[in-house]
Amino acid sequence: MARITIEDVAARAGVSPTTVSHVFSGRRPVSEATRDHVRQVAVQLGYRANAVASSLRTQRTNTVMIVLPDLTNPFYPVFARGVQDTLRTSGYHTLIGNTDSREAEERALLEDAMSRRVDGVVFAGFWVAPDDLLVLTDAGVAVANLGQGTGPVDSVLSGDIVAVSEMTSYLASTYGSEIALIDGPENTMVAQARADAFLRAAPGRHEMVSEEFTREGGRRGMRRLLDGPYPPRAVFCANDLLALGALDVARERGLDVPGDVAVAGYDDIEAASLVQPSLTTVRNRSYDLGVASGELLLGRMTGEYDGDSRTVVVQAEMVIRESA
Amino acid sequence: MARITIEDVAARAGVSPTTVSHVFSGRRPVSEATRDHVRQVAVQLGYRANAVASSLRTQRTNTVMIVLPDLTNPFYPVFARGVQDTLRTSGYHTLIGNTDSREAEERALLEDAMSRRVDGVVFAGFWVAPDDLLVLTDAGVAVANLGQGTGPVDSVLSGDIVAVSEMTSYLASTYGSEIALIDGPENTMVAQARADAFLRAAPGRHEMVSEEFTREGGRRGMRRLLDGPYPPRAVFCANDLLALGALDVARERGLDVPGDVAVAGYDDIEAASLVQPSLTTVRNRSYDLGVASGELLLGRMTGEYDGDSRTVVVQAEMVIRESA
DNA sequence: GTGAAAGCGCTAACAC
DNA sequence: GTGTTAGCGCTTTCAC
Repeated sequence: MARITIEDVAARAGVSPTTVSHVFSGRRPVSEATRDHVRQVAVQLGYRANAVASSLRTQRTNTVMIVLPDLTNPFYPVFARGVQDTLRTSGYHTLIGNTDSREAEERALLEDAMSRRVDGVVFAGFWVAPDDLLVLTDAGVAVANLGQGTGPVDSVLSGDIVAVSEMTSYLASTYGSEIALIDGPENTMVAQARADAFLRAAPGRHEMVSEEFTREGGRRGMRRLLDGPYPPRAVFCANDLLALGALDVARERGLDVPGDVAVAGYDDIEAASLVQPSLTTVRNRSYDLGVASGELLLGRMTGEYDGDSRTVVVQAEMVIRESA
Repeated sequence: MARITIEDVAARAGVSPTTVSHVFSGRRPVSEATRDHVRQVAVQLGYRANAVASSLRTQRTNTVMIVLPDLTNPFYPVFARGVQDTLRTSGYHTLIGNTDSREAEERALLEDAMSRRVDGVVFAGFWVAPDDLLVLTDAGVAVANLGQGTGPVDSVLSGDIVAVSEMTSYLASTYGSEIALIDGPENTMVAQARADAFLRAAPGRHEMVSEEFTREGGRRGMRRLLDGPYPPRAVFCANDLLALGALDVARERGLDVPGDVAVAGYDDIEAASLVQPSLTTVRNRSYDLGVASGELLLGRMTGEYDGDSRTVVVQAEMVIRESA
């Protein structure tokens, strides 16, 4: 199990380690003869460059970390693939960490990212503010933040504010003012932003409940609303999983959707078009958001761009289906 | 941006680098006084251990790679979380690589895994045979293979053969012998295994088509079957995405499911219970499969287990819903 | 076109 | 309980 090193290859090929290194890196010309010979010897010996040693020396790991709430929420795998697909071709690998929407986990993962000396971080968190990501950029780590607004680090936005306003106005004009919001976890930046946009588009008094961004959370939220003093005519859910849960409850109580109560979601995950009634929602271009994040990172990591923080908006848009 | 090293901390704290190292690793007693002092200095200086250097020295990266076809297929994120959740607590991080069901990508990722000196690999591939994973174990890398049968490396099985037989028998007894199979990509191990089990449970002549494991693949497959010389009374799809595609085509042609044609899937992804009609399928305990893979790896990586290859079966079971 | 030597930042003998 | 030293396997000056 003694691993073959560059020295072994060099010795066997009758050249210096330097030359072997250059044969593989291509960072300096090597005569065709020696190049072929070295390659051959390397294969023969089963040599595989030790990326760890290389990283220690070059200070680059060719690794990016994606920090996200939960890989199991269908929005994120698609987003992650967007990131991976744009980085893969440049030789980057991706570490994926789940925070389960907890602040401590978000911070722990950022620590890990620093410690592991990743070249970049795509951050999709709920708690850590963009300002806190500056420790990364200060350490020379490229950062792309999936967030709600422009900030001190490169940001990718889905234009929540606009999209939420649009949907809210649509619901209000179609179903009247008795619209409620099932929002994400209290005090998180996303939830805050969506609530603000909601209230701005539908001024007045509205029932609002906060739940985890899960189907189960949607069930709880919907029950709270229906059992509350002001059962709503329409419910806007801050993501599709919440909306699926809301539909579960409507079904279980024999309520017609949208006849008795209308339901709208956010994200347009695949299930949105599959569920019965199909879900009116806001299409979040998750893959493209991932691609944009990857591109932002790539620009920084290659050194191609080195200026102020940039912002890319991949605008989300309404999709009217049956549920509202 | 000059990174703080262990030497900086040692100098500032008036101790040796060794002591600093031991304060953090805990691998040798350090007096409480110095321990606290060192910790304090480290925080003050913003020291973060360089995991790359540590890995080079210890020959452990605390990293595991998960090789899977496509993170976007809902089966895999859940599986991946099973793996991640069982490894995270032991300090492991996970690299996730997509192969897009291509052999070349599978092999490339295995090369990367070797080169990056990951401690373990969870392999969910279609092409690379278990025997080819021995290069990893030979190099001291722990391996868990999500496969169809017992092999030379640790395996996690979902009991396809049994589950497919069961479902096939059910379809045959309910809808007669005109059952067809929409299978996965030709020549892949999964597809082969499922086809074998299918034919064994329903002897005779059956239409079988091979498609990519996607919803679009399901559409193509269903069209081929319906437009073929022997339109089937029931269609068994080798995964749920294929089945969703098959339902799309049935709907688009105005066929009643299961009245005109019955459809069954495999995996029981979330969408299976959401789609209309809800999908009869085989429930693959994806999360538990992930957990089992993680545990297998952990046993090897901690050195707790060092014997012959083991096999864990997380048996899949039928779920009868509306579509068949 | 090629080589010698230093060093990236840790940890683990080995010493005391 | 603590320190000295060597070395993990690369890449990169600097030299020829």
